[in-house]
Amino acid sequence: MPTSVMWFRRDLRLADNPALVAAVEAARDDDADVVGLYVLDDALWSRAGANRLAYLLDSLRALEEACDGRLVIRRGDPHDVVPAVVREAGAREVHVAASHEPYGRRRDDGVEEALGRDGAALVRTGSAYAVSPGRLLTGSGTPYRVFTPFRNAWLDHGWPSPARRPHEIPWAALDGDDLPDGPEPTAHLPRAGEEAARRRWHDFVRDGLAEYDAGRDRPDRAGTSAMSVHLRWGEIHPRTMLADLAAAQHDGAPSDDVATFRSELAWREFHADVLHHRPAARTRSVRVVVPEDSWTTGEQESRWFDAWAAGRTGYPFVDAGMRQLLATGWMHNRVRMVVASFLVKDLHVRWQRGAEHFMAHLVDGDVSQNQLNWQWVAGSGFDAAPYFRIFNPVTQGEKFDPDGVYVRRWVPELGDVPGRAVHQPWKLDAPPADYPEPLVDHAHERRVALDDFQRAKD
DNA sequence: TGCGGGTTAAT
DNA sequence: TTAACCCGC
Repeated sequence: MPTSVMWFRRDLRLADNPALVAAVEAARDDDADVVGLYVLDDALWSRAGANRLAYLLDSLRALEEACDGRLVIRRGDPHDVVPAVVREAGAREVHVAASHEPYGRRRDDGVEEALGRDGAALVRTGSAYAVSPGRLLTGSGTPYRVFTPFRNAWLDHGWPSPARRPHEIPWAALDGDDLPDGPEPTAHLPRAGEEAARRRWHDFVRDGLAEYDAGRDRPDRAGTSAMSVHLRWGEIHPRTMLADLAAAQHDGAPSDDVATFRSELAWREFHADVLHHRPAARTRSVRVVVPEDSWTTGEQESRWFDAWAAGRTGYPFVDAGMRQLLATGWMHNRVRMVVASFLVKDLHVRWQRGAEHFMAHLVDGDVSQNQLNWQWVAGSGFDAAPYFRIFNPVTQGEKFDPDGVYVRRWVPELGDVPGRAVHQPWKLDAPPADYPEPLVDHAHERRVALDDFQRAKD
């Protein structure tokens, strides 16, 4: 008789999580079976773009395999599905496998109530973060609002070492729904699953880590770890990565590069922590920094937004990024900052619209990371970039794509423009006829944005 | 992860 | 004259 349900939520991993492994071991000691459950939430299904869904399905297939083909997949609302599966299995407890969706606490609580009525307990088994969101508080007992003190507390706090995946998990079989046929992806997606995540991570630690500090800002090279998608779908745990970073440093990896990478993981945990304490930040600005009438409206908003989303703003670095997103479901971090700044500060469109577009297309799209990084760029977050820091799409391109390689890769109309001249096609003697003129004048819109910012302070 | 205006120092 | 650097918004 199965007595334990492993409810896999955002974190699909089986290995490395000490609490999850302990729960599996305990079930085995009790001579109990383990039901592995994944609820394919219809709400997610209807909103996500093709590439995102295709990746999720690939990741689920890999998980199914890791569960010896016994993963129970059910479609529907977790509030209904989880209690129903518990009843069928006759389970006493449900382990939420490293869930901890910081913005989903209330939803979990609803499931908890439903489980209580069915005589089963919900047990939080670990977290998808090295330090669970909500755990760290300032000396005065308030949540952290500033990144640097958060990171210091996070480093001081430390985290458990990864555990080893248990052998021979006694999976129980229950009927599940077949995985639906996903939409055809429009992009060449990264390989999904724990094995692929580990391989990518080890390649990066071996070949990329020592260049990380300088290389991560160069979209024309493969300088980032590209681990975001694996972290998002729980195919690797940040604790595993932190342990490997420490080992790499011990083996001689440059400490600056290791520190920078660790700091990026800390940003991820900071954003999850902020959203845990302020779930409203998912849709609302934490601080209002410009007056309500600053935003572009009506037909012009639609036209400008559509040009941005399609990668036809006439600013090559921006357009390259937006087209990379459409083509691959991913965009280089440096370029994400530049395109986001362009939408909010040059086109004066609310960050929420951009965040929604990103969530629909990014295979690594994660609500806490996406919404709060947008708020960081928009200057509306707690520890955000100052509003007057407005990215210049031309100089950013010239600085981080100095030879124009990245632009030419994603904007074929500019394929014949050599070198860095590609960042300002309007200055060419004969600009390519099929590439748009700049949608707006950056210098002008920058002044408009700064005036709006000033008005809010008056 | 900006920019403009100022200072400074090398030429 | 210029570029590197610093400062405040």
